[in-house]
Amino acid sequence: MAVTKPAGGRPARERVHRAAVRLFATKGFHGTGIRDLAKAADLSSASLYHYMPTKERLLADIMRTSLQSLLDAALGELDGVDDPVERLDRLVALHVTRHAREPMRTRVVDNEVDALTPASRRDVVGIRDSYEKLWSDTIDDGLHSGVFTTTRPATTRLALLDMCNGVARWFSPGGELGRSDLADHYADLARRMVGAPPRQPR
Amino acid sequence: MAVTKPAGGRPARERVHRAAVRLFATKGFHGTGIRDLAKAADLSSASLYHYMPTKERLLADIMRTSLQSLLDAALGELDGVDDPVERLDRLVALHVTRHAREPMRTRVVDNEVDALTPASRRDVVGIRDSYEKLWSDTIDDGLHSGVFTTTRPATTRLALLDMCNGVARWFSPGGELGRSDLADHYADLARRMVGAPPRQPR
DNA sequence: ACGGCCCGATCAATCGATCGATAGACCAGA
DNA sequence: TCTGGTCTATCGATCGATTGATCGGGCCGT
Repeated sequence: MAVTKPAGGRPARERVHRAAVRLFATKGFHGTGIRDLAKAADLSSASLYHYMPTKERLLADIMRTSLQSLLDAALGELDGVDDPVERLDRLVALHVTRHAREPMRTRVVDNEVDALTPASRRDVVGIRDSYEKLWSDTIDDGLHSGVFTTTRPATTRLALLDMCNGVARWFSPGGELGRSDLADHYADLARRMVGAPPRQPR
Repeated sequence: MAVTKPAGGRPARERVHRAAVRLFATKGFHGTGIRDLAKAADLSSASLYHYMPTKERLLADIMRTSLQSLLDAALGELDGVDDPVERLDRLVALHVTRHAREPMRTRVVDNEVDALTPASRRDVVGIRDSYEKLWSDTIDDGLHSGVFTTTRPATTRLALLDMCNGVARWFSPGGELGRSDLADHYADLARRMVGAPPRQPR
């Protein structure tokens, strides 16, 4: 009596979002039809439109909230932390952990930017730029204070971000490497790349 | 009299391939219609099929030949080179230079793998695996001979490849950084990541 | 009897792909 | 030099299927 239908257990709106993330990540935005989406969310394709104005807006919402939450988390993580090395450690750990915990969502954010309409794209890219500026500033700080040694900080930042983004492409939760070990290892790699001293020189 | 039509200058088959690479890279495989493709190649959508059996096979051909040429070039580059540090330098330089010279083609190879049919995918992934094995073997060699110091070589290899792949996402030929400077910088980064000594300790 | 959910049916548009046909280049035999 | 045949390249028209999206109406708890 509590449940009227053996639907999906979760509320429909959540099912739609989850299904969209999964399908957009695996088949791409243009490769996913609304009928695929409806089937995966256990709804009719008509009912789908009670939970989204448009397929493109659904994508934009997913990307926008996902990126905003990453930016918020990063701001919280860096709050009050001044040491550039510590800041870099935290940025890498947060970024890698997120990408490992939600590889699907991240893949959508990273790969489907140009499926957005110009208006949506402006919003999304704006948030992404704010986030990446945290990395730029951190690297610049480290250089100015002398703890980082790297020529071409702009290129190094891009290399760092690409390296960390890649995690979402191959990480599998069942693998031999846990999320926190992964984050540690990537923090080490990042320190090496910018020329910062290693964690435990022991 | 020499030219019967003011078509595209280049032979039609080449126009089709170039247009496909450009469109698949910017709008994605599923985001590109054969009418878009026909317009970009200055042909009718019917004539298109004189130069490709199928849209998917066109994609598969592009990816297969592109990857095969990268693998061949890498084998040539490594031929007779035993020192793991030198091998890593060459792998990184080749990879980065290619990604900078043909970012479109590379983006297609890196992003459209799951638009392929299972049969095509097997071929493509097979070549890619052979190529990546060159990286694995190089890293293992460096570890065994003691010139590399890195825990988790498998993860480090993935980080290296993701970092180098990223170049195709942002490199622009008109930028401040030339291709060979870029390759040098990435080789430095790679050495740092695996713990190899820097190039010119001066 | 009203409002939140939900659906079958269907829309116009576009999809990838195929059709028969045309125009020109090239060659063989008369 | 003409003629007929073959081959390649190209096209407009169109195929059935699928696309994203809409509409009117039904169910059900309140």
